[in-house]
Amino acid sequence: MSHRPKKILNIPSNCRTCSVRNEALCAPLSDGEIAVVEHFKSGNCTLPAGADLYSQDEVCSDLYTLLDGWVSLYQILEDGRRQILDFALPGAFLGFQPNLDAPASHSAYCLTDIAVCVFPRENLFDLFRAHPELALRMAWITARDGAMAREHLTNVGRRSARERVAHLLLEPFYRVRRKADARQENSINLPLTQEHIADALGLTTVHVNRTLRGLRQADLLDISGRTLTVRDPAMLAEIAGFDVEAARERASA
Amino acid sequence: MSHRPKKILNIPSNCRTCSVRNEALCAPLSDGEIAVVEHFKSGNCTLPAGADLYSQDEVCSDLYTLLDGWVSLYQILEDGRRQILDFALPGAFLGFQPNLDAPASHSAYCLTDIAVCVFPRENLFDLFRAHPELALRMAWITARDGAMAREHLTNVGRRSARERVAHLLLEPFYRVRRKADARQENSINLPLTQEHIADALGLTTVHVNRTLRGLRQADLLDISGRTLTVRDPAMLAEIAGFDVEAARERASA
DNA sequence: GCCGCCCATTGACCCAGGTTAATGCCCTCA
DNA sequence: TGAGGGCATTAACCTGGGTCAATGGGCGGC
Repeated sequence: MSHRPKKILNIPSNCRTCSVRNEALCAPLSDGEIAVVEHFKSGNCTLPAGADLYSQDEVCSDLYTLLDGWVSLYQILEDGRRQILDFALPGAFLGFQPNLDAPASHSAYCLTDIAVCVFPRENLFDLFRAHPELALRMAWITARDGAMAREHLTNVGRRSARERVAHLLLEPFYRVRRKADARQENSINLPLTQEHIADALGLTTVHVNRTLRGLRQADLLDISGRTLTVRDPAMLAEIAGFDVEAARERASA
Repeated sequence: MSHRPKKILNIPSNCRTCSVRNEALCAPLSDGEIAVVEHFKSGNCTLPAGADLYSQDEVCSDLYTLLDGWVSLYQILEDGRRQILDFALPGAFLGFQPNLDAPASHSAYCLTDIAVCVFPRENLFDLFRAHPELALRMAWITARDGAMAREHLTNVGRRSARERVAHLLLEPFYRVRRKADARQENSINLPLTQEHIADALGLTTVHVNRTLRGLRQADLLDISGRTLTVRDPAMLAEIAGFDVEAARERASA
């Protein structure tokens, strides 16, 4: 189902100059303290688009900080129905769950080629015990991700297809815009197929297509190739019930 | 909208003999260490059914451990549509979010009369820093709650009404059965209206009613008054795609 | 013992979104 | 340059669940 060339590449990785230094788990550590993490980590690693970083029902031996690329987190039901839970962007911490010895509750799929920073599962809790700032940061990250999941639940449970699509697309739009220097660009690269959008929203691809057509014809947005262009952010936010301020807040620190 | 008689009652509260001593935030603390928490907490407090413990968009000054009763966590859209995110049972830790100074992302409603143990928001992070076990426990709890939210997302996004209802009802069924001594009982007290069920599942009350009728006529379960009787747990779990083992796992400390 | 409210229940009808199936584009690979 | 696979797009039709509206039961308040 998915190749897993999990080579530890030891890409030149200096934690102090890491591209996600200030948004990942280690953000609260000073340049001095970060040596601890640098010692703890196993190394860096890359995976090609289409691979699974880890899979549901499989005990995974590692945890990851996403350094580059997009990952989708999803659950599969016995009969193959799929629900995408979230899209992870660089800085995300992946694989943490209450019982690290238990099989994963979801899978992680590489939407693009990715690079991750790998932590061994073993002794993670010891690391946290020794460095309360990390445990606290872990709680913070986990709480943020939980809030996102609840936001998605509300989106899927209580909004119409048009509202859902608008909401879903605004999320990465603001997330990547805030990083990119190109703050004024109204286009972002969006490595999602309509099937991904459908599976994240509890819709079918056919209906996502119809809905996108509607939004395009209303001059609200456009998706062509892998590019999302948002033509009317304000109106879309209105439709979606999307809180731009809250999104900004979530992104901070 | 909701009365809030938040009297600190100082109900005789001895942390060592607390009814949720072993499942709440303080579970990892020894009887000796727990004095710290006993000193930190503001006191206990009760609220009547129908009150809001805290509300969306309001900065809340306290955090809570639910000692007794049922609470529903929900979000409201501008036009009044409601999504219930989770039902909290005794032992739950309520009100924690990434930024404690920000307004709450959801509301908490008392389905029954409740009792809570109250913590001041102030200095919570200092407490965690001083007691890494607590921060770790907080991360654990938050991760568990996040996993539940994702489970619900999959339920609402990808299952039919019948499957959703079965799934939703099995959850508290196993949660309260595992506490109650009455392990063999196939009935539990369920303080939910059909409207609550509908709002948790992204359905309407009318359709929940139809669906419950179907399940009753198939001799799978029965709800009468505030009592849920599960007649065929195995078949229901099959329908719902409900993993009894995973639920047991989640419940464990 | 009566009033009113909240909730459950049901029927009749409707529609948002699902299903099926066909077409076509673009890209990769041989 | 042609074959094939993945994805987008559309049309035609169907259905699960929504909407509207009416009925009734249980229960607390007076």
